[in-house]
Formats: sequence, structure tokens, C-alpha cells
Amino acid sequence: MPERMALNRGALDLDSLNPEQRAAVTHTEGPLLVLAGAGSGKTRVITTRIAYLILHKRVPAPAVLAVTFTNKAAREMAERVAGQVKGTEGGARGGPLISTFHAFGARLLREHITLLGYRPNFVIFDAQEQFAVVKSILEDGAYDEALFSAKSAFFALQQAKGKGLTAQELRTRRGDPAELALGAILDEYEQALKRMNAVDFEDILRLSLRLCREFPAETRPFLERFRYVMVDEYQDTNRCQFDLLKALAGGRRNVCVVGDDDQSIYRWRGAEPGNILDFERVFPGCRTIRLERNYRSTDTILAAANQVIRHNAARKEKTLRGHRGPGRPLEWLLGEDEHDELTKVVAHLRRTLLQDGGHPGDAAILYRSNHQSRAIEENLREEGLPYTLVGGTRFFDRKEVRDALAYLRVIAAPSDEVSLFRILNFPRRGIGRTSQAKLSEYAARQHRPCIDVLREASRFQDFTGPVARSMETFAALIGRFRERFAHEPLPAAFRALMAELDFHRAVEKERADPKSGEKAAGLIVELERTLDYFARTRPEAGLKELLDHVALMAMPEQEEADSRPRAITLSTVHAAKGLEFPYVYLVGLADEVFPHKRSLAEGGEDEERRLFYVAVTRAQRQLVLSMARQRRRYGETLRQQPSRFLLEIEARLFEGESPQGDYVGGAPVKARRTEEAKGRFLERIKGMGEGRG
DNA sequence: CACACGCTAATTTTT
DNA sequence: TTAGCGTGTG
Repeated sequence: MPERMALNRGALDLDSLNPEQRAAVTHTEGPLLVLAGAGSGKTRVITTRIAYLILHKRVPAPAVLAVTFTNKAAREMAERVAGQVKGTEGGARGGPLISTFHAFGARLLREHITLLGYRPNFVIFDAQEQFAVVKSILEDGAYDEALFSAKSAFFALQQAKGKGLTAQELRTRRGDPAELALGAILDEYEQALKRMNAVDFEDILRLSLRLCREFPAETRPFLERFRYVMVDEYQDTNRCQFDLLKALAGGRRNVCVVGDDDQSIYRWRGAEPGNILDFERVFPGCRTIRLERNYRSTDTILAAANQVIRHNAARKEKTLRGHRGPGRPLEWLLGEDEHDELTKVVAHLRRTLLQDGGHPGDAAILYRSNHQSRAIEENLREEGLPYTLVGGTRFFDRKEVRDALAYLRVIAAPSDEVSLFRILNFPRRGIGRTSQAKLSEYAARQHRPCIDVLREASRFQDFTGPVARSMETFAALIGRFRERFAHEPLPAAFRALMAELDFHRAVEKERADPKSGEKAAGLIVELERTLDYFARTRPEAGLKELLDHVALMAMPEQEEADSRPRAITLSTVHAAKGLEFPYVYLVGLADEVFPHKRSLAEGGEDEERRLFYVAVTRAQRQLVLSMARQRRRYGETLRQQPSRFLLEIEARLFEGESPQGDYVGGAPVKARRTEEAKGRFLERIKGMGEGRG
């Protein structure tokens, strides 16, 4: 908290930084590696460093580039930098570029993608669209079904692309049937995307890199604009991003990367924390600064975090040092079953907030896997406590929203045939599966885009009268709205489109349950309002920009009255990275749940441990850990053992019972009695809480 | 083309 | 257990 206040004063306040932080801020020339432990103020270091460059070093703000992984982080960083340079001369000249790797790449591609043989109007395919392509490849092609399900093929393909493997390499590398097939699938996949003038997320990075390498004359002016480059969450970069960073660094090598190998939790997605070690090799003479002073958590919480993470062998040795004193002990809650566990958690939470005068927004309940949120939600609803769920199905992933957006995508780029087939018969217009198959086959045979065939459908024998007419009407509609979107304001054209399609009614009719139909239609209204907001905040932007933003999830969020959440945060540990809360409840801590069984099977114990470390270090004041003695899974009842990570924490850090007891034959008698006593106590307290509302 | 039944799989997912 | 998907039927 004291850090925030210092920032808001506007002027640059180097005195309030600790020596390491200050060193990181003022080391501006040449490569710099900042190893920033959890809660060591790394965001502050980055933003202050940007401000320092602009205000003290007189670097023009647009010459500064900061790369983050999430739009949220980018937005936050931009806000904080703006606060620091606001009203100063340096801040008046246009800001630094703060962007995700992907948004940065997309920008480069928008400028120069024609150099790589794409047409200018390329579209970005997200995971769902990629999956649709893979699926259709498997359906059409003669692939051994035992080798790949659509899902596993999609997964393998993503992994391969993330590692930068080409179809060629896959086919020749090992020669085993799975890799051979995967190579062929990747080949077809890339052809399909190229044909549709589409790129996926990995392509954004790969093609950007190709542009930098193969067309230096064209890209250099843009790249050289950035004299100072910073990367946040550096441990999460994959190979391609690292290469891109090297290209960006150029000869100046004014690169500052900030990361923590202990918080690398996305290796399964292609992140290479080894890039941290490579940084010192690729940028020789680099300065390395460790930030180990933690400003977030109590010493007790930090001790627990340190004790656990110590068990990982391959890591850069770091020990978080706190300065807030021991604070409260950890607490261990043990439930008979999941419901019992959560009842105890919620009772504890209620009591704590009551005692401390805390706010529900100060607390978070964290868990390993998404499905665990359901039981928690039920419990909180029973108790009438407010909560917000982080993650889950996002707005832009909702079926109805995707359907509406698919129209926009086809209008912007009719070559996007994934979207085209998505909407061809929605709302219903009598172009069924058979007609669609005919269309796709015919277009392929003629080497013509589907939209052309649709436009002149009645000229081809393959389609019967009504179907052909329907196809032409559809093509005409797309053409008409192409015009309208070119000339009318985005929200107006969109509303006209929805009205003409009678989209609301189609969406409602699709659901059997009228309640859920109404809800679904409500999403479309929400989408309309989102477009209003987009048009208002970015008046110069057109359809293309809108779609890029949606694809990169960079949609500006709706104005929030209060940036501090008013409700208890429910989140997976992954999604909670970068967040902090006074009270953290880490639930479902049974072995094989966390660490997850499947992850263990794949040799991922260390990554699970890092995940646990991330979870523990979210807590500022109090950490409560919990588990259910038994759990129902797929109908059967399982006994559970405490997570192995809990056993790595000294018992003395806990108040009362600790997880180190004997659980094999049921709990020790003493533990059981304590639990009951505690339960009664909590019940009493709970009543008090309700009494006051 | 809509609905119903049966099979399968069940981690995490910044873009 | 359950949700989501694919296949088969009316």
C-alpha cells in the first residue's frame, strides 16, 4: 500500500525504493536481468523505470516499449506509468508503447503481412477456430483414428507450433507414426489457414519474427523506434518470443527483462523458463539484480512459501525476506467431505472478516482446477456471500456472442470459412449439412472461395432451387453489410445487422428453456453495448480493428465504478497469478488433486510445486489451507491424503492442527475433537455475522 | 432437420 | 457423476 501512495504523487520517487529496486530502475543502458521474487515490487520497478527513462533520461516516450503477457497487465502498467509522468513535459509527447507480445506482433503484421504472401485483410483464429480446422482435416483425411482424436491432435499441434517445429521437421525427426501423421496434419492445417488468409496466435509471433529477419529494410524503421525494451513475466516467454526479443533488442541491447523462475507455471504451454539462463548467454555482460525483499506477505506466509519451493532442485536460489513481522499463523481446516470442508472455510472467512472489519473483496478462495469452483459457489450462495468468479467461460467465448461476431468476421473477410460455415445456417435459412458439404466440395474443386460460389449458387447444378436462392440471399446480405460497415458507425451497422437477421429471436428460439433463451439474447444486447463503448473509446477504429481486439482479448473492459472487487474472488491458482489478497483460502489440498495426478504422471511435480508457491504467495495477511478427508469422484468415494506440499511446511507455522498428522486410518482422535469444537465455535460466530447483516 | 439416446472422458489456458 | 458430442431415428 505505501508504494501506491508514493506513485500517486506524480513525481518520480526514487527514495522510497530499496537499493536493489533503485539499481534496476537506474540501470538503463545495456542488458538487465531482474530476478524478482513474488511480491518484491516488480511492477513498480518496471513502471518507475519507464518513468525514469522519460523524465530523467529524456528519452522520448514513444521510444520505450514494454511487453507484458496479458492485456490486463498492460492496462495496469499503462495506468501506473501515466500516473507517474502525468502533467510533465515528458508525458505530453505521446506515451510509451505498452502491449502484449501478440498485440505487438499483430500490429507489425497489419503493416507488412503482404510481404509474406498473405492478403492484407488477414483474420486471427483463436483456439476454437483452430480446433474447427483440425477437426475438419481429420474428418476429411484418411488418418488413423486410433492415433489422434480431434482433441489430442489439436493439442499436439499446438505444442508443436509452440516449440517452433515445422511440418517438415515433424515428419523427418523420429519417423514414428504419430509424429508422421502430426506432420501431415500440420501441413494441411497451415495450408487451410493460408487459404483462408488466417493466422493463429503462434503465427502472429512466428510471422512477426520472419518479417524482422527476412525483411529488415521494411521493418527496421518500426523496430528502431524502440530504443528501450522491457519484458514482464519473462519466465513465461517461449522460444519464438525470445527470438523476437532478440530482434527487437537490435545492436543497442537496451533490454530489461523481469521474471521469476519460481513462478513459471506455463511450461505445459510452451513457456521456456530456460530463457532466463539463456538471457545471460545471449546478452553477455548483462547485469543481474535480485529482488528478494517481499512487501506483500507476513513472515509466516513467506516461510511457508520458501520451505516448499526449496524442494525444487533446478532453480535460481532465492529466499524471500519479509519485513512485516510474523503475523498470524497458518490455519488448517479439515472437512469430512467437500461440503463440510467448504462450510468450514466459509465460516472461517465470515468470522475473519467480522473480526478484522474486512471486506469480502479482501478475500480470495483459490483452487487447482476449475470444476472445484462449483461446490464453492453453491456454498457461498447458501451463505448469501457475494463472489466473483475469475475465468470460466468468457464473454467472447459464449456461443451466441461468437455467432454474432462470426457475421462480423465474414463481413470483414469472407475468406474466413470457419466463420462462414458457422453462420451459413444460423439463423436457419435452409442450408443444411448436405448443402454445406456440397458447397465446400464444389468450391475446393473449382479452386474458388466459398463466398463466390454462394453468390452465384443458382448457376451450378449441384444446388436445388430454394437452397440456391437462399445461398444467394445470404451472399447478398454479406455484400450489403460490407458496404454499410464501411460507411456507417460500427454500433449502428451492427444493430441493423442484428435486426435484419432477427438475431435476438433466433438466439432465444435455439434454447429449449425460455429463461436461458432470454439470458442468451441478453448477451447480444450486452455485445451491442460493448461495441458502443469500443466506438466511443476508439472512434478511429473500424471493423478490422474491432476484430483484432476481440481476438487478442484486448477489448476495453466496461467502465467499473469501483476497481476494488466488492466480492470474494474465486479463482484457479493459474488465473490468480499477479494478484494479491489480505486473506487467501487455498482449498482442495489433497494429494493428486494438488498436485494434480495427471501432471504428476507427466513428470510435472516441480511445476505443480511452483504453482503451489504462487498460490501461497498471493496472501498478504492470512493464509488458510483446507482439505476434505474424502471426496466423491465419478460416483465412488475416495479417501484423501494431504498434499505432499503441505508436508513440506513446518508444523510450527500452523495454529492448532497441522496437516502433518496421520490420515491413514482416519484422523487422530484429538484432531477430530478439535475440529468439532472449532466447528461449534464457528457456528456461533456465523450466527453473529448474520445478525448484523 | 430435430430430438433422443448412448458413449467417452474428466488440468492448468496470459494470446 | 455429469456434461458434451456423435450417431441414429422419426
